[in-house]
Amino acid sequence: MTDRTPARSELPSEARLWRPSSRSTDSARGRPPGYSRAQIAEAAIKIADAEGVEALSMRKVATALGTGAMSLYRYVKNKEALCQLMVDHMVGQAVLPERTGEWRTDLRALAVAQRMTQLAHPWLAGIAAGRPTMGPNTLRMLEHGMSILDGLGLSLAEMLEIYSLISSWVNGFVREELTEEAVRERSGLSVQEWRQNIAPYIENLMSSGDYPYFTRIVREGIDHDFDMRFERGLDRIIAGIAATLPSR
Amino acid sequence: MTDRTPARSELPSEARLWRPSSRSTDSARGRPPGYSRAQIAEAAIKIADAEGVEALSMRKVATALGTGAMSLYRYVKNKEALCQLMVDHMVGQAVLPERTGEWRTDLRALAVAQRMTQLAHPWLAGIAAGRPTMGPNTLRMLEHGMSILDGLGLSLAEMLEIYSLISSWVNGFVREELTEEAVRERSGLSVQEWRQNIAPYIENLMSSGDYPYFTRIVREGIDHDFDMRFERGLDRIIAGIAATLPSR
DNA sequence: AGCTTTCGGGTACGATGTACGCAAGCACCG
DNA sequence: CGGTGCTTGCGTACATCGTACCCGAAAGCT
Repeated sequence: MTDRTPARSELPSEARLWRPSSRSTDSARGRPPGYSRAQIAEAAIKIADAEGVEALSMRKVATALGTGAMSLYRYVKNKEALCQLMVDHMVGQAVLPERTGEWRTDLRALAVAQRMTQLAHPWLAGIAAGRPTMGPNTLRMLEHGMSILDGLGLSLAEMLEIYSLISSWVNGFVREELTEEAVRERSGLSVQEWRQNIAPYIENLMSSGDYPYFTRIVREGIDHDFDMRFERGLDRIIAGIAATLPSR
Repeated sequence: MTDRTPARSELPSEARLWRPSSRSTDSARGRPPGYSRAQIAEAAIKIADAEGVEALSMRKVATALGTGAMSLYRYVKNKEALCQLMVDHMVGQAVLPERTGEWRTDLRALAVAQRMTQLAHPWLAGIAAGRPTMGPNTLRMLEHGMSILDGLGLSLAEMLEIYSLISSWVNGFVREELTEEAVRERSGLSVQEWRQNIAPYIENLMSSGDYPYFTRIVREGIDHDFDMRFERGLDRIIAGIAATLPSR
């Protein structure tokens, strides 16, 4: 009859989500969990890789693990939290490139690594948008980036600014890249067929005379070589960073 | 009994979607449509603005128009197409800044305008991702950007590269910005409460010793002034473009 | 052994996107 | 003017989704 306060004060979701164990308390009492959050994240990732994010559902993840849908809710608060788990798990897989000590080289390598991860798992970018995911692995990435920029005479705030300048651009770039790729896959057609399909529409636009640059782009057959565009974009951004660096 | 081919060959979805009229054929026969695609787009946009994208549903848009859910499918193939419509309608609203003739100024203005549009309609970025949306208004934006870069001694391909460099960065930047904002709204707490809420988790990370830069960032109280970061990022990117410009 | 605490997962509900089909409205041909 | 054939309007129906609720099973602790 004593009015005991609850055994543990409620932890905010952030803290709960990233606890090393999935157990809801620290005590070892009660039935032990049958799965780990890493297992769950992996199962979800496998599904997203194979069938796309839009096919990812709690039920599918559960049956992939050989359990019922509702069991997952012992490990994550909701689907949103599952997604955060997936993101951080992914970021954790990323192999951080070795540092050479030359900041340009190292920034390049970091950007390339970030792009590669996102290309290998096209759903990543879409899922990471809209959620902050301050998981341990995401932070590890930040630490790596910051350490590259250390010693260039920048303030901490400036270092952070530059790190996020690069990250933002990589994210934006890859998004464009994936979009281009997605539209072709979604249509289920080959590139050839797809081109053929929209040809009349393009013709129509061009002959309207309202889009002279677009017309030239199409006519001169400028195609999107994303690899090259990425390198050249990186060139420009790094040049910009160098230009605004305090003189040494 | 004659094996007539269908009156009109099936148009690819792109061409159908952007036809000026919503009618499914050019003929004036049959019952005239009761709505316009612009009307539908506006209704959908109003809902997304008021309740967020996740609350956007075909049924809601329909009842906002005073009609049944399935009627919408006479105007758009599916929800995906409705979203494309919304995006292009939005882009069409954007007021393109006047050109001054100084490319740096004009590029800046374009970037600022793009950011403002996305901030005013937070759902825009999320919806535009994953779909190419080559609507008339999107192309108008492209034309504007290209015209700014014309006459700097760049090839068409280079101009396009630079245009998309800026766009990509703006997209990436705004995404980060909106994410930060969204997490606070979603939690339903004030900034103060939210900070308090994750404090123990942050403490925990910092005391682990694994994240020295993160720790300094928190301790020095570096906050994200997005307006300033945007300006400074723009500085760096434009500096980078200038640095790789052919000497004049 | 019994008590306490935790996990497992079935059932059920409300919401969503949309396939299907039929009724209603309008233009044109006879 | 009345039919004919096209078009749009939209109710019904279904599969699928996230997840609230609940209770039985399983595992320490005393």
